[in-house]
Amino acid sequence: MKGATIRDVARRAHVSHQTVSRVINGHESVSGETRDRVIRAIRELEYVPSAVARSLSSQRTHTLGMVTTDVSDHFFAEAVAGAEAEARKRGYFLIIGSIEEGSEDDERTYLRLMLERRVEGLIVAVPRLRLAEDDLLADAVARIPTVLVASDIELAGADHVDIDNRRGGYEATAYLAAQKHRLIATITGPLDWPSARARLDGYRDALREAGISADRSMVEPCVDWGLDSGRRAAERLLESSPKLTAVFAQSDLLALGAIAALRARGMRVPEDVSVVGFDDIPVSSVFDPPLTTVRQPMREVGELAARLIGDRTASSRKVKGTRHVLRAPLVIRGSVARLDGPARR
Amino acid sequence: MKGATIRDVARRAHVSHQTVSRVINGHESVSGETRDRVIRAIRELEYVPSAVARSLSSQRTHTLGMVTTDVSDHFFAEAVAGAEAEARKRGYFLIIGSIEEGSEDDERTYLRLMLERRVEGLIVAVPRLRLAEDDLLADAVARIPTVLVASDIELAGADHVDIDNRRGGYEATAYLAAQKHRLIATITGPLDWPSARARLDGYRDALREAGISADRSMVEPCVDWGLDSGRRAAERLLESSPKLTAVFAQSDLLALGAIAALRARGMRVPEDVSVVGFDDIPVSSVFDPPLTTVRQPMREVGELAARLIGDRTASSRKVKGTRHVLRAPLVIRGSVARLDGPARR
DNA sequence: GGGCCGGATGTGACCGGTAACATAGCCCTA
DNA sequence: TAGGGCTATGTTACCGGTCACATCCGGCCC
Repeated sequence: MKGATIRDVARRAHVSHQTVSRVINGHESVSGETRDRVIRAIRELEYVPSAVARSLSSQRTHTLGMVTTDVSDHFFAEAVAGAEAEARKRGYFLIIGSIEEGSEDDERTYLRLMLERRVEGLIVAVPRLRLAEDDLLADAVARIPTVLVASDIELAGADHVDIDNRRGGYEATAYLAAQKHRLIATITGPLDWPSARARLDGYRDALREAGISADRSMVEPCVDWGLDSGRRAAERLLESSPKLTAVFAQSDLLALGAIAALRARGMRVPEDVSVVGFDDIPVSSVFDPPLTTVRQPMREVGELAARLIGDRTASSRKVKGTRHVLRAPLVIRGSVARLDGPARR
Repeated sequence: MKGATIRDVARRAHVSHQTVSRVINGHESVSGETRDRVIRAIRELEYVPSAVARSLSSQRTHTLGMVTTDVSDHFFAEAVAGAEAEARKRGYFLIIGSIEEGSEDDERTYLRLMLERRVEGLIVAVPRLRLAEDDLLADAVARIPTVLVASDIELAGADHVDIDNRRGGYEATAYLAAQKHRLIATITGPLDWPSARARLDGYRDALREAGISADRSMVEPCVDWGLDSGRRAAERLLESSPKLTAVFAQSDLLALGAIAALRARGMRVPEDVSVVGFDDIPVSSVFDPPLTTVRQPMREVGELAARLIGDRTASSRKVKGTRHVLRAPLVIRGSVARLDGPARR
């Protein structure tokens, strides 16, 4: 029972293994009586066909590989969930490689292992990709459909999926400017993340458009996207620019951390300082005040990535790589106040 | 270049395929000169060994399967991350099957597909498992090491990993009682989740111990674990028990939703009503007030599950199933006030 | 100098499926 | 009644590795 093979079943049902194969795959022309006998034998032997053998023989694995930054990050988890759902809808399994911060050669290892496993498509969602000019990634692209998520690497032949960070950053900042804010600071994520740089660009775009001169001291970069970083960044900002009236934080956690720091200094949000975040994590809507933020559709990013791969495998190869950018819309809630007239706290 | 096989490499290096295999696997006794030639051939042909063929031949897949409730749920994502990290440390890949709410026969499908893929271990993290008495799961257990996460199904031969929900619920409630609260309500998750029932049991344990009679109207079950449910549950509770002074919510999101509802009614937290949550999601610590909650070590749950499987495959089979329960410690922050004397709002 | 030993390498079977082709029996038609 | 075309089924090779075993060869020992 443990290792029944197709030939064991065949023997038991007094047919050839090929007939068993036909029954399993619902193929044409097997007489009803034979089919019944085979099915009974399968059940009696508790036969489970081997996808491994099938893959070897058919040269199809029905597997997609996804390499991501740590999945415990909510947004990458969303992307994985989206990719998994879409993959399954198309009959694929997803194997994941989640990269811990700090380890050296992980992307290479994973990429290699996935190629060995003959994945039929590859989703690489590692913002701080270190293998830009690496031959391994180019090699992967040459072999199988590959989608780069949230990466600014230009790789001929690969598809790219990202959200429109620059526009998101622009809209957040422009909204603050439209509420008459002039002293608008920003707390950024780590600037080696392309998304952080793009959001910063959007912030600058909006300032320029509003005729506000960009002040270096109003930009406070962080080493990660977390709460504590937001808190500390806000403290530094208050130190250097005590008169600021608005903050655009590049993640909701940064924003919430900043709000905590502001409150610790006795400032009210949004009455004294307005805050806009980025992400729209679930708690943002019930926070007090409800956080105005830019929504990242990460699940859709994952879905789209998987869909692109599916389409590629289905159709002809060798399509040129395409770039897909998803809107990240501003969600207006209650953490921004209108600054009317020359009001000051 | 696309599909170079071990024999192609052998031909190019003027050796037998077996010698190539030896080089790849770092086996004994290959002369330095031969090894170099083989390695050069591998590089020239861009040969990537096929894990599929290797698996078929060696009867090892180095793959673990994990079936979970939707990974976009933060806590399951944590568990996946933990399992993945631990699996990789032991040289395994993780393939995941994330079940969408609502679909009918998904667990069965996934289980079956994973068996077909000859996973060497199975982690099932589906609280509302519908295939309790199902032969398929029993079948899986008979074939490969299986770990059930957060499930109350008793399955001979399978290992179980869970957090101590009952004790967590007890500690949360006992803490409220120790702060002199007597009218302690609870907002529960869906009661078809074993964890929800266990937390409720813990709540009742604590009430009994404190000599507080359990009042049915103080228990408000929800259909999910989300914010809105918490909000609505709190509204219902205030309707039926306007004098309550404390609420134990079975998830942080439920707690935050409840706090939002309380505030909407003009009540302060913790001055008028104390609230304890469960989970310790990242924002809980910066919430205003910082949420007192019970921390769920889900990442460790995932790690432990993977470790148990690794140990099983390494050692002998047929060990009896073990049950591992991880402590969920109470994290005291600022959302609970001491009720001294006959204070009333 | 014959025999033994161990390192280096090759040969062929096998893992468990699928695919292409072969074959056998049957009905139908010219 | 031979030949064509089906249907139902079997035969054999093949996918790309690993494994067990065979072989070859040089050195060493008695």
